[in-house]
Amino acid sequence: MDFLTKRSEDYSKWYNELVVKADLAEQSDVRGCMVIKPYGYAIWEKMQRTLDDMFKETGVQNAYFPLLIPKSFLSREAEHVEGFAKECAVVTHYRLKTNETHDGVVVDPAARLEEELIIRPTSETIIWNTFKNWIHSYRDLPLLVNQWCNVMRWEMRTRLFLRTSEFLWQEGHTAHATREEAEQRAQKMLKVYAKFAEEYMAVPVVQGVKSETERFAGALDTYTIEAMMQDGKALQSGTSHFLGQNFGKAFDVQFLNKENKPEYAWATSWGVSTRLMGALIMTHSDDNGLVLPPALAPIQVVIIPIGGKPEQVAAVDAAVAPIIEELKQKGISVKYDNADNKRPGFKFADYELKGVPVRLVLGARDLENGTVEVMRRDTLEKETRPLEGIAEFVKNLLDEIQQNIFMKAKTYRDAHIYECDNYEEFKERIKDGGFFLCHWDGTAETEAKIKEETQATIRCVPFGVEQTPGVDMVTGKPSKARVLIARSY
RNA sequence: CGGGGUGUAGCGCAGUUGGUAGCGCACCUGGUUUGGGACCAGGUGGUCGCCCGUUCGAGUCGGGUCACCCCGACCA
Repeated sequence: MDFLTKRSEDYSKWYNELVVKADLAEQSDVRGCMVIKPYGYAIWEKMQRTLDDMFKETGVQNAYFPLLIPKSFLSREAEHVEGFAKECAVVTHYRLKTNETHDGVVVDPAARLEEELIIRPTSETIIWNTFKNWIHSYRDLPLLVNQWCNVMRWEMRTRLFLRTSEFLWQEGHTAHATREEAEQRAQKMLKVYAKFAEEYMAVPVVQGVKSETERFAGALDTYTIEAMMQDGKALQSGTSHFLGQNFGKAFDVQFLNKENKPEYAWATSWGVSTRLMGALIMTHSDDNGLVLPPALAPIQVVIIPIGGKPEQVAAVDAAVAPIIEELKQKGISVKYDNADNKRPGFKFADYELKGVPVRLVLGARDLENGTVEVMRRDTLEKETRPLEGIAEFVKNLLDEIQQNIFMKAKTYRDAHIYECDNYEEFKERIKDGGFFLCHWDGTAETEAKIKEETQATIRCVPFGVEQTPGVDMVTGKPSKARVLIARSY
């Protein structure tokens, strides 16, 4: 077992402490909710902007829909309501009043709502209720909208970023004239997510399709990207659903086709959430703290001066000014930290904890020699370079770090993906984590048995894996394909 | 909702057979420091989760209650 999996018993605690110490987020006093701190939010903002641009390149536009959903909307699609009913927060009243002892407030029983409102757990229902008014002709299609918002799901147990009662996300909702077009859109958005995860977050993902039991409530197909965390568990990092005509029919969204015949619209929805922050942290971090991919780091380069006397710092101030300017011109975000209330050693440790990819250090020694010390966060390697041409060197180094942490994560993940055909062996090995490619007979019974006996679930039927028929490792019945099985968050 | 645990300063904790509140970190002031998480000196900060009881006296004992955390069921 390697050192990261060895830590798995304390992984949860380690993760939680890291999130707090690195200044990303903290538990709110409000049950199950999270406060995202400015540094954490800065990373999320960069994710948002990048994803938003990628969506727009595929023709998607942003919009915004209400937070509150009438209860009756939610129950229009039978499977959908069943999937979410257990975790909905409900607004029942619209007014408070002073209590009898005049030292507090109580809910005014006279202000009961005729129809309760649900705080959105997801917005399919209210959006399709609106789409009904927007869609009349095949010329109105496809309709491609996305919203950035918060949603609430009353979870029993919560963990910072990975599962909180309220979370931030984007949810894309599209309407199409044909089944094929909707299916293609669902798959296209999955590709966008996979590209974002791998190229920006440097998190390798397995793409695939969910089994029937793991599907989104109301979907015909759910596509997913699954990432492996350092303890060998899977994290569902993004999903894209082909919803068929379920919502079109439930909300009576019909359009006239070219033949002047009415048809129900075809739907997709797709989302990623602040859970991606969890994926980012749990994929790259080490014992010194966070390791951020340069593409998403709010601070890409930090410069720290050495020397306590004001004139020493002033000399460094002057020397770094042109370098800062040059780095900025190359589009690199730089922080020059010459604060006098923290010693250099503290700053070194602190910026490592926060995952800043590159650190430059300058002291009197360097000013004399025309050099600078460069440290890269991913490997913690230090080297002294000439000051001349340092901006160009840093730019290349950032690219190299981005590549390196992706390759490191991919190598780690690939080393923990196993094929397994023996259930007894599987039951033993799954305890150490990892992804298992196993034959499955396609029944929900087998799936449930595996889950009950091992806590592992079928994450997806992966794409791009060469499939040969075999026999189910549990029942011995024929199997068409290998599926990805893992314990998950 | 089951099983376990914890509530004492902003955070982390100690508090003996019941005797009136303490340590570390952080914070403030002054000084010396500054190439890997500085040191010295001084200082600010608490109706011990809440209620009731036992007692001359409760952080400590008893009963109740609330909150939070961990392990399950649920889940992006």
